[in-house]
Amino acid sequence: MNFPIGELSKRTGTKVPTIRYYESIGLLPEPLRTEGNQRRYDRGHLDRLSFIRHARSLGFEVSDIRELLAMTERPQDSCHQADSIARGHLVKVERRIEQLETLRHELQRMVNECDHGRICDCRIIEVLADHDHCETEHSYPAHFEAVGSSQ
Amino acid sequence: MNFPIGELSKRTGTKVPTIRYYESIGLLPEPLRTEGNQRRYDRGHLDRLSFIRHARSLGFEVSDIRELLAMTERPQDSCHQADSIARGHLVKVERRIEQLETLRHELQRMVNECDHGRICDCRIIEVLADHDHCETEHSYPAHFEAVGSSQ
DNA sequence: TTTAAATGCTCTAGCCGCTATAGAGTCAAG
DNA sequence: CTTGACTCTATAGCGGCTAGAGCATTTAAA
Repeated sequence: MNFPIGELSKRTGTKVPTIRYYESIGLLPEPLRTEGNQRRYDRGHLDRLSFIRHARSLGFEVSDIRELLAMTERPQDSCHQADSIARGHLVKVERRIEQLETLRHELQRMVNECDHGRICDCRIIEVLADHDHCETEHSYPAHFEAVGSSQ
Repeated sequence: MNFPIGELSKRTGTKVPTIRYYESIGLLPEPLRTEGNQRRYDRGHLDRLSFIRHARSLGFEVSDIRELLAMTERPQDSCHQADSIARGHLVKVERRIEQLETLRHELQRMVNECDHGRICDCRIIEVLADHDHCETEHSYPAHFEAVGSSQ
């Protein structure tokens, strides 16, 4: 019930530098230290880090997680806000999927049309050189971050 | 047929700092300069930048684009390599879609099960706190970068 | 021809969410 | 007491841009 960072790392599947990083950005509270200045964690840290990692693996951004964690500290409040964070994230994931479906479609077309000849006849190069060869827009969307990736 | 960076920016929908960035990483060749040290581009730059932007908008990484551009300089070579870059990218996009479908599924479940009551009863918070509430793994995949996002 | 606006220049730092290294110190088992 | 596994801080790097400061140049109107 009082373990070092390597142990917390193993139990949560989180790399040691990542744990220290979470502490540095205030996501994980500062643990107690030994006389020799080493961190010692308890159950609370383990639970909190599990929460963080799970939320990250579902693609939530750190800012969302920060809010979600703050909510767990006011358990009598309405969960309205948690709901809206989750819904907002779901919408982002759905939009991302749609965008990637479009990309897949264009890529499949490119790859299928390639005759495996020479570069100068290659459909892939040709399509890349001229957007008019595409069926869909897929182009330069406003900032669209990496929804749902992790580690 | 000899235009400044702002013009190239407008014609390709690329921000000025991005153009300079591409030059700095050797993706776009250094253009001629005026006596006052300003860049002046020509058709070749325009075509090359269009190619880059189009490939980026399809989610190709800069390293892929670098190779694809190098190929266009050896037009008699086999397009085998271009094909394999495109196929490899397609596979990444497909894997990414699958992963996001899994996330979507879990997020939908979370959101649907929320009764809009209090935090302490909230299904969203509960699920985040305990991975066992999930149907699927979706967890901590090895590095999975932002396939196909742009700007 | 002067002047002012628009555009350009370089350099540096920041974004996100980590990850990796260097060079030191600490801890627990034998 | 030694060994070896672990931990510490601090700093820099990843990708692919983006933003800003503080100047210089270009262009068009007055």
